[in-house]
Amino acid sequence: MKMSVTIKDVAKKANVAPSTVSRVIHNSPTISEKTKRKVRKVLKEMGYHMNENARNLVTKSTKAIGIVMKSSARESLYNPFFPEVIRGIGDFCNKEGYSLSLTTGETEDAIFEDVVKMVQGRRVDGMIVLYSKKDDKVVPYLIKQGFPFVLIGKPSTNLSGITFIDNDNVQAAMEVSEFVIGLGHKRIAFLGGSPEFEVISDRLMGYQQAMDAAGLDVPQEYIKLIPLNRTDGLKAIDDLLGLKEAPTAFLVMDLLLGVLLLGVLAEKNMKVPQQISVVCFNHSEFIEFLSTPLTTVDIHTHQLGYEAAKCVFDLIANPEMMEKNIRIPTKIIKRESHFAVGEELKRKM
Amino acid sequence: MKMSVTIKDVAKKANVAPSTVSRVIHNSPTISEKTKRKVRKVLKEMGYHMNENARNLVTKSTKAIGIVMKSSARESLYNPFFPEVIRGIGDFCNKEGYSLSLTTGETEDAIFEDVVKMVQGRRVDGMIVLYSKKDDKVVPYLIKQGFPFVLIGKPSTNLSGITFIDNDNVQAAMEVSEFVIGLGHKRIAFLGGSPEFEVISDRLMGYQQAMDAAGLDVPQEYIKLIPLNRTDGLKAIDDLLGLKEAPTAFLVMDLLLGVLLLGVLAEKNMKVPQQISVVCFNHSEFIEFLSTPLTTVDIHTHQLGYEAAKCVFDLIANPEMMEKNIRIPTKIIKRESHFAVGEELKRKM
DNA sequence: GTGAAAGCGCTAACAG
DNA sequence: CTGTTAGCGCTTTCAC
Repeated sequence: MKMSVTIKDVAKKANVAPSTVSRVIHNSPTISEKTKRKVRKVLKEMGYHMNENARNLVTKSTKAIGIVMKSSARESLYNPFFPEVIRGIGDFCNKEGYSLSLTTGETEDAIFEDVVKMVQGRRVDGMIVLYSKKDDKVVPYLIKQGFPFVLIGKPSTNLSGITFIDNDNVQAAMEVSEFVIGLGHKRIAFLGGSPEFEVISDRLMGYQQAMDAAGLDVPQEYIKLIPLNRTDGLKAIDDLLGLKEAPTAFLVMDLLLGVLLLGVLAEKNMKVPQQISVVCFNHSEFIEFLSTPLTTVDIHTHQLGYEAAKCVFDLIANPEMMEKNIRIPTKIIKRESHFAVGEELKRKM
Repeated sequence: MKMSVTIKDVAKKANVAPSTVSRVIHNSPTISEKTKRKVRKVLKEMGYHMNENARNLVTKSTKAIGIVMKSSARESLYNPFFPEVIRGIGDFCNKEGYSLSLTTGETEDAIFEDVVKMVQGRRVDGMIVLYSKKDDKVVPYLIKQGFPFVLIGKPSTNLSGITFIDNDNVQAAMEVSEFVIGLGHKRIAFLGGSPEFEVISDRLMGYQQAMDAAGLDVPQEYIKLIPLNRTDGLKAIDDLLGLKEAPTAFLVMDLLLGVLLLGVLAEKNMKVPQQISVVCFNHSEFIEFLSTPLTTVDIHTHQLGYEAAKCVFDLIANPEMMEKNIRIPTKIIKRESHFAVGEELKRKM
């Protein structure tokens, strides 16, 4: 490992004071163009590069922001949420010359320790917490410390003073329900997700509202709130398809369940969209590889991350800022996994 | 933001010198148990926490390792490689009390700048480079700097002095080919991936070797090296299925192409595994959600990351260490997407 | 055993 | 405009 060039080395070689070098580096207007040129030349010649630690120590800023992953690394392994949201955060941070620091812990306690280390150890200027969860220690801790942070998702407990970024899931579910209703469907099922996640309960609400507004009945059997795995997924799908009044359309909460559903339908020789409509939340480029052109709801994960980063920066710049809540709009990406209910089918319904 | 407690504050309150507090923190054996107890009490009372920047400045170590993502964040968005490998790295780092720092740049140049900042700015003690690519500036730079780093993948140019972790892709492809050959297949296609990636050319080699060893012919039309997208994928698949001597088995390089293939086969009413065998590289839990129980090759991504982290630590501890190359074994996960060629079919072949 | 002092590389008054 | 000085919070000789 090469020994590095310090400001002092440069100062000596350029015959100026270290502070002058520092000023040149920061392009201070109080330095003459002549000295700047001279110093810059030496800077380049010697291959100088800032020691961030030293700078951080004196400026008390780190030019880094922390990302708290909860134990969700596993959860989000399947869908592109995790890399996508980090890309969003990264995009913004990059523009600001900031770097990212990830928690590495797997257990809740380990993660909490990571966060404490980041915060108390002054390793980051702000934090972004991915996902919100009940009975979480991290968020209350950050609040207590008065440390700038932003939550992606919706705070579970109604703690005030939290800036958070999320989608309007009620609205999104309402829109997508209205869309399906507009096609003429009356029997619409809601598939997937555990109601303990705010995301799901919000979407459920939007769905119910749209159905109510359209004067459509929602039998409890149409709502399947299940964990994300093959077994439970298959059971729920079988249950739904086995109903005497089986749904003609499915609102699916997750791409994976969507894939599972398409598989089952194919096996049963039920054509999508000719016989069944499917709309799936959480768009991803992955769906292009499916043989069925699935209609999806894009939650704009990248933008979620980008805006979160932006908010943290605002908070860092102005710690007394009022908390706020930014909603990232969702968008229905219409493809052909649904059908307008034709006269013939309508008669049968 | 609360003002933080320093060693001096603690020293004052405990009536000892700052150096003593430092020694207590590091549990130096030269300090009496009595003072230790006293100081530890104050430490706890005041909620002291180390300022890592200050420590890093003097010790010249950062307790952090950097991860270079190339522009691959996008590439690996689809498959779980990225989160999985980071989990692996994180697992090890966590045990050692290290944190992770990610590059945020999107373009090659931006990423290179990130790396320079990390290295020269002394923000990390070592680096892990995910994926290897031709004409890359990062690896040569790290070598020139003598900075400890490990590559996940196989160096493209034959630069010596690189420690790298990868799978034995030749071996893996050979095994999986032998497996398929063992089932009685004679017409086996190789689908996907660009040959500029070492991964792919290695696998191709293994496949060829196995075919040769079995005395089987490999017509060039059976080998489709294509970029990972829907259009090219569909075309390749159509070409293959359109051959007068169409393959009875497919070795697919990527889960996505596997999904695409299954879709096409389903549309053509060709049953997997009854009529066509499919084996797919890069296992992921995702495949459980597919209706076809796909046989896959597990490349043990998590372990790839874990071992890479381990190697970086070794390198940091002993910078003069000889470079080495660790191969993570692969494993065929057998499910039902293949068939043993029965007498009837054999006669037709 | 413990304290005093120097200094890691940088920035930020304060002089001049 | 530029140099001098004094730290940021910590570790680490070197004394005592």
